[in-house]
Amino acid sequence: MRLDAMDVSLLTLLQREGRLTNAELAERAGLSASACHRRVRALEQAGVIDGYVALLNAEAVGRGLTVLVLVTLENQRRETMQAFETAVEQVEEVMDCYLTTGAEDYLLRLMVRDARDYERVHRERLSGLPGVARLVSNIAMRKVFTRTAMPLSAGQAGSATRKAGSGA
Amino acid sequence: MRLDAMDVSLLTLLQREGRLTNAELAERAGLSASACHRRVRALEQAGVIDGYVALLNAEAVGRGLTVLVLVTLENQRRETMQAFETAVEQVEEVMDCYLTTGAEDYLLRLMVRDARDYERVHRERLSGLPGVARLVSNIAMRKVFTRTAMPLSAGQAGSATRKAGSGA
DNA sequence: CAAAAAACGCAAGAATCTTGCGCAATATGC
DNA sequence: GCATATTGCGCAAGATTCTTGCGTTTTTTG
Repeated sequence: MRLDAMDVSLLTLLQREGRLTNAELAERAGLSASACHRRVRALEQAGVIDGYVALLNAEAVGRGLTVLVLVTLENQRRETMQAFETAVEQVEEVMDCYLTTGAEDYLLRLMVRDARDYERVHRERLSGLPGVARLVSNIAMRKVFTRTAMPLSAGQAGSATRKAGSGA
Repeated sequence: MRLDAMDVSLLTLLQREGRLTNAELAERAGLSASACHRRVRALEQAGVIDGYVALLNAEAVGRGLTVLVLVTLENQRRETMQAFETAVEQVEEVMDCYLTTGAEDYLLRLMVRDARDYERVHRERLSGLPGVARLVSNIAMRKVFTRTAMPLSAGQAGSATRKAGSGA
């Protein structure tokens, strides 16, 4: 889907405030409510907007500590990797998992309560994951910043053409 | 703020579908619309809910490639770190920045179009950041999974007691 | 165990969404 | 270069949803 300047405005606003009312969104973007509504629906149906979520305060829900874990597998056979990936997704403290280039195989981002909680997760969950040869844990001493909003520019297109509609 | 089982239900639902109507949310949680509405507002005002955002399809907006960069500074003087942190936040391709334990100082997560685009960002943006001694780039060959929703359990409390109300 | 506090559901007025319609702007074909 | 098709726009009104006052029920507290 090709995005014009108005789409970029709408997406930029919704990336910051996903619960703007359609009327408010329209006004800020300088568009009528009906046109705005139709554009947003089109962006949702084209899969440009993947969904809407509430972001919680990590401290407030007892997950104030982020830990970044580098994982090295015993080998890189397809079955080994598949088994690891399936198992790691079951660990609810793991927020993201990337297969990476470099010396290690995977990078995980975990959110836990505190160091003591991480010790528990490491012992009860991570160390038992299949195929793991080595785990290197890097504690995030401080979150310098985190974003969910991607900066956009008009004219750029991708390959998404599905008809999804998850969190609308 | 102390969360009971109903709060956990509401937060769990809103973490997945942040744009549920109040009526729908209430029904799924087994609560009247008015009580539901009041609880959500309280969670927002207590800062448990930080805000609501639209999540975009990274491919569709031309940011299909994630790169994880380990940064080592020349030294760890306060001014060096401060200068780096201020500058790195200006680089719009950088989504997260953590100050970490371990051999390196910072971990960055970038979202870019492709390898060619990353080469440009590396050359024009990252290599010029103040205080940087070494950059180790790990390309995410594949996103195994990513989540924004944290699993919750009742009774847990944190330290958030502010009266924020950003993206509501 | 009684009083106080907190939370609930109902219901109605206010706000918002959603769509049909006619018009304007842009794209297409000759 | 111009006629025509296509796309997108704004208006307006019926349908939906939000939001809050109120009386009742449940939970907490002394």
